[in-house]
Amino acid sequence: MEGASPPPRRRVVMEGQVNPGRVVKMEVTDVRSAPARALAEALREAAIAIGAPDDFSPQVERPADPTHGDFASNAALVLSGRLGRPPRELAAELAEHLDLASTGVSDLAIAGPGFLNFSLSEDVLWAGLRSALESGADWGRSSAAEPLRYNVEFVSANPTGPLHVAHGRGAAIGDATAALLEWTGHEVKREFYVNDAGRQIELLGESIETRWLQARGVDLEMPQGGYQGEYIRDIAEELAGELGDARLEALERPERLNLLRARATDILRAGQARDLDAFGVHMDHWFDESSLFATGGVDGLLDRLTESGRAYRDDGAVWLRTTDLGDEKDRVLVKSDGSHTYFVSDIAYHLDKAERGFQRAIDVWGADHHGHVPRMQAALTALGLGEDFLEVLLIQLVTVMRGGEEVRMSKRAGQFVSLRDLFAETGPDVARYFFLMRRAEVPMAFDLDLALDTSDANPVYKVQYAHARMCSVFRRGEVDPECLAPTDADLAALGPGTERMVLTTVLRFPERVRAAARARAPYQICNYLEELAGAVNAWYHEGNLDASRRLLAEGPSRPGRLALARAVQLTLGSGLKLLGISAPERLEREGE
RNA sequence: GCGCCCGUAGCUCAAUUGGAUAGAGCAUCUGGCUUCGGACCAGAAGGCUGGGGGUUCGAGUCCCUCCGGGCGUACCA
Repeated sequence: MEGASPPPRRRVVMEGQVNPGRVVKMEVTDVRSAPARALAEALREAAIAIGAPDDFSPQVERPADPTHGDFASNAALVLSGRLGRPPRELAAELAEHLDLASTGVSDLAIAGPGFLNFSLSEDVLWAGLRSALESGADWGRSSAAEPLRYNVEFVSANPTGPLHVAHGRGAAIGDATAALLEWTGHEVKREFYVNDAGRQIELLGESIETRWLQARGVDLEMPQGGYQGEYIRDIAEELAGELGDARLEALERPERLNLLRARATDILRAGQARDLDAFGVHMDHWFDESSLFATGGVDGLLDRLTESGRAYRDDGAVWLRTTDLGDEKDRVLVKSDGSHTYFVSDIAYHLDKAERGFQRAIDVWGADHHGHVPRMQAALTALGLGEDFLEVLLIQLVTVMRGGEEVRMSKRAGQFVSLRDLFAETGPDVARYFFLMRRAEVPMAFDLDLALDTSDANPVYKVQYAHARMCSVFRRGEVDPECLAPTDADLAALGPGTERMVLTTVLRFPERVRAAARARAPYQICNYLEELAGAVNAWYHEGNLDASRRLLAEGPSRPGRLALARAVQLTLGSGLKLLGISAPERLEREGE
């Protein structure tokens, strides 16, 4: 940001530092990029020249405040402790000894308590922009130093009812986390674990049967813990119609329950699959818990645990010695009635993931399951999986708010708001974005009033509008955005103010994707897109004050501006795609 | 009781993982603008980062402690 920044700045003369003609797919603003690495090495040499120990390796960081430049180093601050001298004095000496030739950095300044701030030369920025344009739809993707095979398991709702809003949050975060890993060079499969065994499923069958009998005049109570939702009656009637009352009545009770349970499960999971599909989430694999029993996975696991002395029988149940692993009490694997707990299936399931060749498993769970995490970790490490094999993302609750009040009831579903009802109102784009824009570990209030607002007070539209504006510019100017080939002279005509801000923001996209992937934090992409959209809107509206600065205005800056607009379009489009949200080329105005 | 998560502007949230004067968006106030899509722009105001202590060049961030909120603490999942 030349001109705007108050700190004194020493101009450093540079010669032949870059070779702009041959740079392809180059990133320049990342702290791992070639300019940053060269800068770190130059800093090290300068530090040693002024008396730093040989093992001193200075860090190059990105300043939080963009007006501080493209890179910063705290070398003088760190050295001050080791050399016992004031940091600003050391910073000045470092600057004297620093050889910036061949680093791609053209300016440095000493600021604050002793930071060294650096600005990239324009040649390097132009090369970065050109590389973004050449990357096209791949802009934002990068390769991994160590590519891994990930299994991301999410939603995994019991097939006992429709998906509700909390599942939606898990679906959006799981799907976007998977995408982040893909975009950073990993191999990813999305998986849904179907708890189609165990007590909850039995209860489902009993609940259906109860509703069926009640509708035929039998005076009967719902079983303890039975499913109360209205959808149970609907399914009971659907099955009665399909199978026939007479046939159901003729069956022995266990057979009848089996039949009702199996058919109801099919209907409910098909409904879940349909909802996820409409929500834009596509699973690679639906894994049935029951298959673990069919293939003997659970029995094999129990044998292994018993032989190794980790499991034992007591009180008619089989227990796992989790106290050896730091748990406060041992946990039951097989109940005294012979049925299995979900704990044992879960262990077998995760071993199965490892056996299928996955190197990492990321599970997205509701935060109310957090107590289960240490036990699972302990059990898996005890069975020989690495401590970093399983990673659990805990998703906090969602409350839907309308007019300042919590929305509780849904006509059909019972005590919760169904995911389908929610995005029937907001559309899947808005619902997904809202679920993604908050950190997973914070309980979120889903503000329906804001979600239904189509102005750019609504962050989804703010980002989508900025994208649509760029598309609109190309349409109006009859410019093919894919055929832009700006020269250095074109780009040098870009202004130092807002345009430089937009440019450096765009160039940081790939590293922001990597940071979000490392943190398993899709919300960081939302923050980034809103930041970029804000900068873009400010840039765009400069044309309202000064017609010569419109994107399409004729003149020497036009090719550079259009190239920048193309990079913005690519970045916003890619970012939205990464989050699973559409990037419309035009948005209808209200009332049109 | 114990464990996990959270506490930042009036509200909803950031702060690039220990950096510089803690930033955005709503809402409020002031002043602009016949439009490449005005669904706009510029500016102002707003803070003891829940309280206290510690670690170091430097803490919203790490450690200890207290306060407040949520969740968990099953032979449920």
